[in-house]
Amino acid sequence: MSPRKSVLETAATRTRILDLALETATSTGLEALTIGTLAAELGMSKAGVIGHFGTKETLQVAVVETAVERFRQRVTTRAADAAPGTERLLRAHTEWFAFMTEKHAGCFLTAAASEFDARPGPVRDAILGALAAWSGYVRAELETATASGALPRGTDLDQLAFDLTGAVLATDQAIRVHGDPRAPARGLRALARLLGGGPAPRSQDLGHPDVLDAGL
Amino acid sequence: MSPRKSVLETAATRTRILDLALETATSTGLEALTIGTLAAELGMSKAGVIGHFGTKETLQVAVVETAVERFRQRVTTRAADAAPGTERLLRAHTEWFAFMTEKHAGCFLTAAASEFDARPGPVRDAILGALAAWSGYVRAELETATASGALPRGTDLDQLAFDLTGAVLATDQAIRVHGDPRAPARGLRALARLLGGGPAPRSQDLGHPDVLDAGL
DNA sequence: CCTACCGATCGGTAGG
DNA sequence: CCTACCGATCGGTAGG
Repeated sequence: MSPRKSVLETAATRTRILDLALETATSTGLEALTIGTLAAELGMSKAGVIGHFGTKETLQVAVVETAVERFRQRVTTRAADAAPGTERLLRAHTEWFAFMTEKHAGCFLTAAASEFDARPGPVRDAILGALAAWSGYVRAELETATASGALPRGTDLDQLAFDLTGAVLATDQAIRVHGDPRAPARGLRALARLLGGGPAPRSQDLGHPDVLDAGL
Repeated sequence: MSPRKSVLETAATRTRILDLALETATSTGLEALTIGTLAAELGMSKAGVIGHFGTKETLQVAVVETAVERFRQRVTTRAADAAPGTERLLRAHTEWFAFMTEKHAGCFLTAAASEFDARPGPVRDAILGALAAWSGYVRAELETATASGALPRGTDLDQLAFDLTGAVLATDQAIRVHGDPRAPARGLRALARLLGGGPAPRSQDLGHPDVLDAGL
């Protein structure tokens, strides 16, 4: 009774559409997606593309969900076997920065948040939900680190989370806007200063990517 | 011979257009600008609007130039009477954060850089030029601070500039995306730690906006 | 600065 | 998943 092969093919087509849509949206933005362009590049008709989603807005939400799932697989999952607390946070950010660099495209969700901050609706809600989930993840690890003594008692966790975000955003901008290959090393250096406990190291021994290889 | 009043009126109309265009682009983006919407909101025809610029792209460049000029007046100029080095940098960032907060809209140029990073052309060139000018400004003040001993010898100025950018971007995101009124205080706290020389302060005494009022 | 108009493209639908 | 089509809107121009 169930047209099995057809269902599988439909799912595969949907995946093809979302892969291309995410790639396009990563470089040009989520609002710049057009059904017509997607269809042409996929060798499909517009109706064939939009039929999977109904509306462009639903497609955009699906693209955000795809990006979130990919982030989970690439970052959160790989950091799961690191020790909870500062070690896991360093590991997660190391993975994240490598992820940004791979496609030379920075973080899609970060850019999407900037693009949709003044466009209320389900797309923005999905993006903000992803940011909130990440914030919760960071907050939980920071609390673990405080409880275990890896961070000093009385540490202002809101400020620390803010500073970690700053390191991520500076890394993202350096990659996206300036194409700077040293960006991940810079970002990890900032993170190490924030999470390492010691005073800020300020010597010039930057440029060796050992710190990057460690986590990969 | 010269139609003086007409010339003045033309310039005033151009200013009206650019004011509204900058406001619109600040909230929804520089690419989302449309001649038709601008014209309708100004009570003009589309031809009347585009006649001042020729093409939409030229209008976008003019919007960027308007934003740069406004940034200069609001930030750089006001910081000019502070002592060169860390003091001037703190003052400039204090003004900048206040500027971001006034319109509850963050920094237009920061958002525009993110929007146009994958759209080569004169608009992106104008935006990157503005970022480069700011980087040069920061770099010069950091070198002054190093020479005067306000920063330790051997400080990695590239890393420090990167970290300052992180504080700015985190502040901008907190304002734009989350509407967080504590963002400027958080940003200044990060800056004080980076530029103040002392170890990172981590007590929880945040929330009093005195540090903000100082520069205003 | 206007009216009137151009071709192109947008998201989306009808019907199969 | 297709062809064929819809109304709306896009940037821009002609002519005044």
